[in-house]
Amino acid sequence: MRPFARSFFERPSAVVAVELLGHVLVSERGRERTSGRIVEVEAYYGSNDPASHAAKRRTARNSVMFGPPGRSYVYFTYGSQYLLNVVTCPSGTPGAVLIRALEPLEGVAVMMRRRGTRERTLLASGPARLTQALAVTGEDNDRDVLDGGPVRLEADWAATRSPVVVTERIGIREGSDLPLRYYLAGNPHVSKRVKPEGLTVTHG
DNA sequence: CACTAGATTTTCT
DNA sequence: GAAAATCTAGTGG
Repeated sequence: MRPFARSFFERPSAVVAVELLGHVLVSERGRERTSGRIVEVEAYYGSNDPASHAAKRRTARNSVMFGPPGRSYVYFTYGSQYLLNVVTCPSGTPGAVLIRALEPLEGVAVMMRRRGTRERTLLASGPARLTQALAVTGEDNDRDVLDGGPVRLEADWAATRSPVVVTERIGIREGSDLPLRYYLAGNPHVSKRVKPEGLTVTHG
């Protein structure tokens, strides 16, 4: 299977977000390997995106978003939760894609133990749930996710993809009118359905 | 099923 | 000092 090129991530966040759906996120912790198919994402930008951490100035926390694409941006929020992003856009231009939900593939038993539930659809159907299921923490911030590290993306170009649903982003105050959340239509592992399903688009 | 509140820490004002 | 790209447990219908 052809791996991801760095240039895949060097594009606008919304493009990378949509095209990332269907590919696989892998975590290796010692002998424990867990993985899941990406079924839900959100795109974030810079100064033109008030909901983004990079909306204002460059700080210690958000500086990863300004750096080279294809790296991880893991941050801590709400007192106890880590959220995982992949950096997008050319170096110098801030951007990231938040991984919001996975369909569990490998290491389901390990995920169940880490998450404390046996319900498959509760293992990784949310940005903080999936980091818990894959044991992703602040230690994984600012790491290459294309080059064989313990947390990495593996391309699956052959994955059959459902149509993509586009909605506004979740859990934000400003910029909530922007249609920058994408998920695979009808997938039970998506974090939250929307009442009238948003606009659906297809891509190849 | 819908809604509420608490957890708990980092960042920015 | 307040808010935050969230989740869980609890209450009540």
